[in-house]
Amino acid sequence: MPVECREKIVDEREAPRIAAALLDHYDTHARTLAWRISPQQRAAGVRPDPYRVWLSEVMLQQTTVAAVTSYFNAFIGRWPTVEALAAAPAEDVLAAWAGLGYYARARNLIACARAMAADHGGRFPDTEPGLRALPGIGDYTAAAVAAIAFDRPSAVVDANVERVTARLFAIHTPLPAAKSAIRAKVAQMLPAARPGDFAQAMMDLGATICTPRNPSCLLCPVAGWCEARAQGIAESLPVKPPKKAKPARTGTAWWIEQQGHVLLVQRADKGMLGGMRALPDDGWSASRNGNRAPPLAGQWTQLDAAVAHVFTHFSLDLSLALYRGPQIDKVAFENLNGACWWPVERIEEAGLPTLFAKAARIAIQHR
DNA sequence: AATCCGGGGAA
DNA sequence: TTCCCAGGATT
Repeated sequence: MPVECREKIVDEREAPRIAAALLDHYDTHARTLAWRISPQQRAAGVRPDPYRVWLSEVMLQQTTVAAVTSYFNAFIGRWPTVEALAAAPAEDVLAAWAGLGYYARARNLIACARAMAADHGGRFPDTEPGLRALPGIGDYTAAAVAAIAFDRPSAVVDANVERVTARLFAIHTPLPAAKSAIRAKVAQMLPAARPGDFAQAMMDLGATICTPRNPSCLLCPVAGWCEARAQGIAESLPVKPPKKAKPARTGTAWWIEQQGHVLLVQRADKGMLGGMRALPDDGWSASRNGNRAPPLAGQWTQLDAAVAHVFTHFSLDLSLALYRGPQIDKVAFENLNGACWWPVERIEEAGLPTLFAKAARIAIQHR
């Protein structure tokens, strides 16, 4: 018991020094990112645009900086304000999101922008609870926007912060059970001044130095405080639960083309690839294989080529079949649960998620 | 507390 | 291959 008391006192005294060292390092080593303002701007008192902060944070949920950057620039160029985004047709936003994944984020993005325009006069709430109540904004994003855009002293805990903090304090409790302990440590370190920069400094450290494998402890500005480094166990933390095996599923996508147009459908709002345009398929899902039953009678060419695709919780081997006739009455398929005939030469603009974009590419090669 | 939800970059 | 990423919603 005396040992625990002594450690706690040391932590409380050292926590502000850790934050100060982190901020010093951030001032000279911060990553240049499309959604960040420059150090000069920040020194001049410029605040980040909450819209840009929010948009980047939503895009960055479970998604790497490398994958997000081009999407962020495209969205900002096309919809410079939250009002512009709120006024955009949902199908345009979903198509612009195509390829980024986790499409519920795009649906929530639209709902959030419209709620903001309707209920908040186009202004973002400037508190963590106010932000937390909006669609698509959870604990992390509410804290991040509050800290970065509004200078609120909120504890921002993402996967980087979890890793950095678990190592700094040698927290052996496996995730996600360790989350509350990690949050408490972050709150302890949180500086009254520059909470947004502190959050970003922690995330930069996790992304560039305190990496999951082979961390660069020799370059770390807080290595002197790191209990995991002292024990030589940095790379083994944080402890994560074992991951489950992904079941393998098979399915078929149907390529039905007439007069240079291919039949696309709109998927149901809920579930996999929800709300997105897609090729018709045979009902494959995470829990079962497709039924291989064509959507209409006629002559089909089964391609040898298939699309191998890996989702979060299963892998899919998607085979392709091309419709060869007889001629269809195209009008009969229009207005059929979101079905439409899309010009094949403009397939890139359809906003197909990656699985179906790959399938379309192969079908076009073999048609 | 578990589960569902994409896709790609890096080692 | 395997790992993991500025997580949120639902059950």
